[in-house]
Amino acid sequence: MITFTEENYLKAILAISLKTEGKVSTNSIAAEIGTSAASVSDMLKKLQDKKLIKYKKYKGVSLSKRGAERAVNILRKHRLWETFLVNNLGFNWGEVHYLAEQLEHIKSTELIDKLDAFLEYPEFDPHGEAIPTKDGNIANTNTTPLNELHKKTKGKVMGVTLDEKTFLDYLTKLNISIGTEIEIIDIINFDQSLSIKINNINQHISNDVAKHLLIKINE
Amino acid sequence: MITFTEENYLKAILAISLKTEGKVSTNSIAAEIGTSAASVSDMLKKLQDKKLIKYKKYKGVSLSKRGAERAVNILRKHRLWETFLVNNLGFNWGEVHYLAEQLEHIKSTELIDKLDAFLEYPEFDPHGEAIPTKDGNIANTNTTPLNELHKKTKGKVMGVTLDEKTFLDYLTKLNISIGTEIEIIDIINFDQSLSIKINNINQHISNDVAKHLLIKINE
DNA sequence: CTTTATTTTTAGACTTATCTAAACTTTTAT
DNA sequence: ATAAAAGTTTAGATAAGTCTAAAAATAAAG
Repeated sequence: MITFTEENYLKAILAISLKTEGKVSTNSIAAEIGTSAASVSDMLKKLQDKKLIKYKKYKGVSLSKRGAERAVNILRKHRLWETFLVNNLGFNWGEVHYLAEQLEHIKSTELIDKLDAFLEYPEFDPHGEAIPTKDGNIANTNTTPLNELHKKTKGKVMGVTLDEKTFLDYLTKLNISIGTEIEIIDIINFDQSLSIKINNINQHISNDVAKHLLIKINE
Repeated sequence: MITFTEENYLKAILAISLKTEGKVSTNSIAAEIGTSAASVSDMLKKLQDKKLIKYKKYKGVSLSKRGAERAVNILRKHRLWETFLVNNLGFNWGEVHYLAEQLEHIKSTELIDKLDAFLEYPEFDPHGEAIPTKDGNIANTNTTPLNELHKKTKGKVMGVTLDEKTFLDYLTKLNISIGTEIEIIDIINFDQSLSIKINNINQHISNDVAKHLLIKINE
């Protein structure tokens, strides 16, 4: 049996692996989970005993095959529940993270498979993140942050990489959501801010906002 | 903060209160939860400190106002989730108890209220049990176990009081579900078994089966 | 109305996950 | 290349929930 807490550690290690290179450090896990490095050290020993991670003292950690399977499965549950909360219960995409953190620990493959079917096998969650399939595949979205694209590029918003309510509220105000078509009109040299066109209306956003918008370039 | 475990104790105390008279005993709670009487004693002290129960050593226990509110709320969550699992995800009514035991501990009134709305404010769960409302009211079903009724009585199945898979499977085979109209044709003196008519077809069931079927008598 | 049986509580121990403080490695910088 | 800084691990404690075994209280029976 794998506990609630162990699942959270695996999830944290996966999350860090996806956004950084190489081995995952004790401190980064502590920061991700919001606990002390000492607690992380203790838990790493336990996870290694259960063969869920590969761990050498002072040298950082990576997920084992079994551990990665578990972590991806938790991610799958998280993102399916988020999809349900937004699509069916009418939550805003900024509100669902905390709830999905609870729901992702419900133990039952049958439940999550039936939820998947009920939602009609969605490929992406409300934030645009790929939902892992039952057998652990994660679709490659092939997206680029908006601030790395050139002038005149046209594309579609596929996801966001920041979950803050103020950010998501601002996007709503700008009429930006998953699927919105965007064209870059101009990039200001001074501060790298962007003039963009949405639904034929010109808008101006900071580089900091653009950084967190994932775009799929139109063919 | 009230823990997962404390919630289970409150739920157990409520469940026993509903099916027996007077104070709830330590042993009955231990049996309901599947733990030792010693553990129950320990927990009762804790619940009293939190003013969730009224407890006098050796004299049994009852829920306080606050405790009853909590317990009813857990019941509400349990039954709403069961309704969702059966109505929307396609589970059989016998399979959902274990899942609902996990889901009932998800902490969020907003979630459960939105689930309630999504389900269109159901009054009864798939087993026919009343779903407490947001403010804690439990509808009175006014039902009688089938084995306590007289010959010639006509009524409708409103619920079952046994959750065993073999029992529920047998009901399916008999074409009995919530809402089924039933007429008592005869009661056999020898073993109190019953001849009943369902959809114009005569069937014969044991007293033990009838005992677990809750009937609302037709006016 | 005592003795026996049952129920309940206490005592002491164990496990899991956490913490702080101290010790130990590794990395960085002069 | 060695001292300081940063990062990591150990040691020892704590709290929650559980257990077994023993003690205490209540209920039942003769």
